[in-house]
Amino acid sequence: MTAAPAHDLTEAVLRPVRGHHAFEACVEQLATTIRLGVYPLGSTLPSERELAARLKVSRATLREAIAALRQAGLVQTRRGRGGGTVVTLKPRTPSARAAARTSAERRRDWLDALDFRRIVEPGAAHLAARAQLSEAARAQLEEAHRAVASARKPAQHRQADSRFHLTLAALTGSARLIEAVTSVQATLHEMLLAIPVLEANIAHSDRQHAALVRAVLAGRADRARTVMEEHCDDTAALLRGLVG
Amino acid sequence: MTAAPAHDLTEAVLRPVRGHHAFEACVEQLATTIRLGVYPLGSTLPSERELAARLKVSRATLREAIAALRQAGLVQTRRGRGGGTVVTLKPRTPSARAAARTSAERRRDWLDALDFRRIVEPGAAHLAARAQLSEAARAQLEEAHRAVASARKPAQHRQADSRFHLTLAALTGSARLIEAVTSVQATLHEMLLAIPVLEANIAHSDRQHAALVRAVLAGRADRARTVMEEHCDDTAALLRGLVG
DNA sequence: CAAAGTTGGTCTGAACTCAGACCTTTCAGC
DNA sequence: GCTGAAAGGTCTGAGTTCAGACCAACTTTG
Repeated sequence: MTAAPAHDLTEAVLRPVRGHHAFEACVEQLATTIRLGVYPLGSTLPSERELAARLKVSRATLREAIAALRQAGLVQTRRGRGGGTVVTLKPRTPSARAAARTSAERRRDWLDALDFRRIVEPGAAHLAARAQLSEAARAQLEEAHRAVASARKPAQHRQADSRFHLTLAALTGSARLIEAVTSVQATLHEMLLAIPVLEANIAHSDRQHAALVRAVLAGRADRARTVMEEHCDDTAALLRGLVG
Repeated sequence: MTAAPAHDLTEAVLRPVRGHHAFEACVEQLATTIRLGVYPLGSTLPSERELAARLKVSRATLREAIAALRQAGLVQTRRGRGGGTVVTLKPRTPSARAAARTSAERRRDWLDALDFRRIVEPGAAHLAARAQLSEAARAQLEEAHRAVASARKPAQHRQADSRFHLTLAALTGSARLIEAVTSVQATLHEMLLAIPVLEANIAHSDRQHAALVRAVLAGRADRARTVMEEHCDDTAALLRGLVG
């Protein structure tokens, strides 16, 4: 009955209606897509016309974004039929870099991503395990797992790991969930580039992936969620010390 | 090692970089904020200059959005000191309306929202229960619960319910989580306007709210999550039948 | 080898968005 | 009553974004 606005809520709810300009958003999304390995080294992006339609952006704007990627060395472009924009970025080898130079706001966002991740990724695992997965879907998950388990170099492992998590989210078929996991993985990727990777961490992570795949394929939803929660917790513990 | 893009992933990941124009996005966000009861009937919105800053939008664009709201009868505007934009929308009484006239795409989005909700809201409950809640925060949650429990008319109950769920999310302090819950609640609100409300449903829902508040305040995270899951499941069962 | 088709490259005019300055109205406080 | 402050109302010029048409390069196919 109060005529006063719900004070603290308004602060939380009235968020920027959109982050940046369309051009910047395109650069960011495409760069993320490439860095997470959705388009691996050597693969060709969709044509400009199709990409523009997918991103709901004019071709002019999209082209500016691609030009920026080209300048940054992530892609190369060839004209003519059979041409297109090809990914040339070699996945960066993770290494200890200036994590100290991150702003306070960035740190808040990083910690926020860890909290959010612990909700959405276990949720995705739970949902995927409950779903009726087609044969193709099951194979896709196993393939993604195989890729991450067999990756040798840290940089490849990093990309394969992102793709594994994205694949799992994609299995749920939920657009919102996929977007949430993508956003979280992008931030995670950023953080992981700033720390040294230990063999032991990777081995541990791989065991969790394997358990996760088993649980999902067996339809054991609660088990899948628990495993993913532990997986998130372990990664988070590693990262929190860094940015804490 | 494959040079082909992760086919099904790209479909899922390359989403529109932003939904609509800034103007439309403002209208939508403000209308949602008002309809969900963050700004109740009779309350005054922040000044145009402040709102524009919050939404990261120019004042010109914001003013267009407000003009649209005014035209739609949601708000009224008075000039001069002490003036401002006041909410005039009386919360709509939920009623059975043309749920049949919804497009296939909209239905997909509705069902998606229900799935996503079952992940993020229980996650929010879990996180809130684990957090060290300040006295103010605890009081805020209890107040929001009291409001929803004591609401008499269905329309008021609907708004209070939204605010309760948003308040819980706000307690976690996670920007991404708050945004997720806001988005989900907005869609839910839309759906609930299309179905008749039963007294029994409301009573049942209120019991779940009470159990939820107890669990959160007691720091019983798993319990809080379970209760919220049941709450989401019950609402979803009600709605799924409708949108088939 | 020529034609057709697909792709990136370029240009244009309209619409949208922005930042900021300035005006007008209204109320609170002296 | 003045006066100042706070709010909405108005205007302008620059920057961004858009849709669409058209050009140029290159490959595939007949």
